[in-house]
Parts: sequence; C-alpha cells; structure tokens
Amino acid sequence: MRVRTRIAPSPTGDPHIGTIYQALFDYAYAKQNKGNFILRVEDTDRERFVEGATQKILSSLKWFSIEPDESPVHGGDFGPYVQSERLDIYKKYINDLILKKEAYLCFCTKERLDHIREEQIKNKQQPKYDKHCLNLTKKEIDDLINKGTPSVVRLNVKPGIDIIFNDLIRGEIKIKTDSFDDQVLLKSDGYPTYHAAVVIDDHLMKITHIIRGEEWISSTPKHILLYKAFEWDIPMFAHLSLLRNRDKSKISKRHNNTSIDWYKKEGYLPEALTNYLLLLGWSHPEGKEVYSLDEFIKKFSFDRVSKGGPIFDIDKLNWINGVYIRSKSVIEIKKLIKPYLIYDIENKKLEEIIKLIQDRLKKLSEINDLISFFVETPQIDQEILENIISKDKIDEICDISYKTIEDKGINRDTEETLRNYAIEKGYNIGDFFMIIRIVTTGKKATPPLFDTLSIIGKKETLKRLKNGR
RNA sequence: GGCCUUGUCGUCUAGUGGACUAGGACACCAGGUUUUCAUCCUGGUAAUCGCGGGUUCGAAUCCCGCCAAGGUCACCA
Repeated sequence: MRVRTRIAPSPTGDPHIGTIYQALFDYAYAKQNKGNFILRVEDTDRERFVEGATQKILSSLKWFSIEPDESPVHGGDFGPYVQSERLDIYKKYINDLILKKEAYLCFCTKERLDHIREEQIKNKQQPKYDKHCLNLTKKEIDDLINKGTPSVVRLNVKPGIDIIFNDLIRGEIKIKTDSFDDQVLLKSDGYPTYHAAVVIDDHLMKITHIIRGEEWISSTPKHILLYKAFEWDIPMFAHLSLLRNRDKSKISKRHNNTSIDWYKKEGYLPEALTNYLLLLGWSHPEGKEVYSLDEFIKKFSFDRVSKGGPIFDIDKLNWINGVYIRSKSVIEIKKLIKPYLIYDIENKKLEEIIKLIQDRLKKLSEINDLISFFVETPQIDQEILENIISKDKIDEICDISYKTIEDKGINRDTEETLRNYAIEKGYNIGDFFMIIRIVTTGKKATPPLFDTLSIIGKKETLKRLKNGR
C-alpha cells in the first residue's frame, strides 16, 4: 500500500512554526516511502477563518521546499481538499452513523449543556453530556425537527471499553472510553466538528500514517471509535512532541516568534530552519548536526524521534544559520541579501564586500549594519577614541595615516610602513590601528582594516581621516 | 481534578544490562591564529542520568512507588 501522509492546518492566520515542524516529518516519511504528502485545509471553524491564509500556508511550505502532491491548488484524485467544500460528504457519512445507531440527534440548548456542566463540576464529576437526547422517541424527534429546533449529531460512546493503539513513536497507548464525552459530530450550523471531519477525510483520502502533534494523543481514541463505528481500517499514528517555550509550555507567540514570516524577515535560511527543527525532533544515526532535508528523508526512522518536548533555542538556530550562510557562494549570498539591502551598491564592489563579511553574517537582516561604512561616511564618537588614547596622539595617527595613504595608496606596503611607524614611536599596535579603524569606519569591529579601506577607496578614506582629527 | 505523555550538562541530544571515569552540539570560559571582530584550531567548566526502593555479580538502561513538567477533557482545531 502506498504511504500517504497529510497536514491539516486551519487557515486562521500566519503559518505557524509548529505546522512546518509537523509537515517536515509527514513530508519526509511520505517521500522516503515513495508516497504522497497531502495538504488539506480544515476550515470548519468559520469564526476563526482568515482570508488568504491557505495561500500563505502553501507559500510557506514552498519556502521550505515542501511541495504537496495533493492540495487545494495542486488538486488530486481525492478532492476537494478544503473541508468547507465537503459538507455534503460529511452529512452523508454522519447520517449513515445515525442509521447504524452509532450516533444520534441532540436538541439540547447551550443553556442546558452549560447548566449540567456546572452541576457536574460542582459535584467534582467529569463534565460530560448526559445522553439526554439518546432516549428521545421517534415521535419526539420528528416533532422537534418539524418545529425547526436546532440540533447537532453526537456519537454514542459506550463506556467501559479500552481503546488501545500502537503509536509509532511512543509504543502502546491505552485509554478507557469512560472519560469521553458523546462527541458532537455535526454542528448546528451544518459544519462537521474537527473529530468527524478528520476521520472521514483521512479515510476517504486514504491516509495511511497520521503524523501529528502530541496534543492529539488524547483525542486519538475518539477517532478510533469513529473508525470502528464506520467499520473502516484504522491508520497508523505517530505523535510528535510539542515545541516548547522557555517555561516548557506549548510554543506560543507570547514567548517565541511562531510565525514563519518572522523567520523569513529576520533572514533565517529555510534550510537552516529546517535543519534546526529536525534536530529538535530527531537524532541522526551518525550523530551529525548539520544535514539537509534530503538526507533526513533517507535516514529517517521513527525509533530516532525524540519523545521529550524540546525548548526552542534561538542561539542554536543562529549558529546553524551562520553555518549555512558560510557554506554559500558569494553569488548566492548576493542574491539572498538583495531583499534586505537598503544600499545601492555596484555589483563588483558588492561582491568584494560580501567576501569580507560573509563569515560575520548570522542573519541576512544584519547585512546593512555590517556594511554601512562601506557606503556611508560614519559618525565618529570622539569619546570612544579618547578612551583609547589622548587627543594629540589621535591627531598624530590620523596625520601619518593620511600622509602615507596619500603617498602610497592603500596596499600592503602602506600597512607595513604604518606598522613600522607605530613600533618606532612606541605605540601599542592594536591601539594604533584601532584609531584608524574607528575614524574610518565608526566601528570597533570590522573586517581586516586594509581590505576594508581598499574597498572604501583612497579618496573617501583620506576624507574620513581628515574628519577624524 | 480525571485521563494521557514525558523526565540524561543552562539548552538540543547520544545512550536499548558490563566498552560510561555518562559521549557530541549550542551557549559559556581560556588559549592559539589575528592590528579589531568573525571564521578556524586546541582545551576547559557543566548532568550523583527527576527522587526513593527493588531485581542483578553489575542499572542511565529492567520492575515498583512517588514527584515534577506538559498535553487534553467545547457545537476550537
């Protein structure tokens, strides 16, 4: 049987880092087995629906080089891939369940439900529907329908049954049905609930492996109950641990940046983010830390997936992003920084600059800060200079540098001459060149000084040295 | 609170009864390269393996109990 996996996000806003994390595993497992990866959009919650969110999910996936084989825009043999377009399908199947007496109509009002829940909580009981409408007679039901009373459909859950499933990551999980409510399958607005839609869709779309977040473990038995009610084959389940905030709670935007757009804006490379995310959820059999999605696809196995919830650590992500940036060619970097660059720099010069700063770049968004002094005359803070050495010495260093560069230009020879001068006059070499560095760049940390100055150019360098004194 | 899941350096992890004086990576510290920063190289600090019992000649690894953290209990997904 062909392996088929899916992600089923809700179009409720910016694509979430957790969605991508899950997608990486679903995608990889499908590809490893020459199977298909499907994107289905779960938009049954009309109140949280956000226009355009589906497109954003797709473009985020694409940014990570994850292309679904089937989706609302790619199409496929099992569509439609948007739940709001599948309403008739759900109604039909849920109706079958009523006919089979596995589900029933419920006419209870929100007020009644709230009331019984309050009572149960007060009596320290498990809040649960009391199956009141299960005992309605045929006539009572018909009357209520004729009066136009709003209704939902509920699954008739029989207590006292052990539901057992074998999680591919966690092993056997056993949960008793006692704790389950009679799940609503069809809401009064005619939309299915998540639980109903997910089971019907996964079955009809022939999903073989449901790889999703740990938060779904406790509803998995409810889904299994539904599969059984329908008399359908039960797919395999694998529950990935949840990404965590520093305080160990489920990752959220209060503590972390969860929006994929943010990572893009900051200048993280998708392959670096991918690598980092994979590191959190899986360990390479050879202990490698840096590897591509392709390699992951080749080497993936469920037994190396970690069970604990990892804390999202931006420091390590920064490190790995730097690793990927350093591995690029100058031409690639030039292309990558283009959307971030606020300066208009001539092509050859830009390439020379990139050679100097590539090792120093951790995130693409830092580019302007790193290269500003190549294009703009910097502001000099006299106080910083005078903390290093006295004003008359600063002037002396500026003068001798000016004179030497004016004579010889900017080259090794100039550098040697200045160094010898500094030694001769008893200067601390580091301080001596630091003064030139700050006067010409406005910064205490730059690429090698003379490489930098030769890009800045003789004329501009001289001007800055003059300003410095 | 019930149920479920998880628990090894600050963080991510390796580890499936003896090769564990618990290994690697990030971060941190020190040294080297260097006129600064970064890269690179070398070294270091850091986990009594959640706690307590047991099984065993031997336990991070097996068993039991406890504790802690997280998730979940909706006409949200």
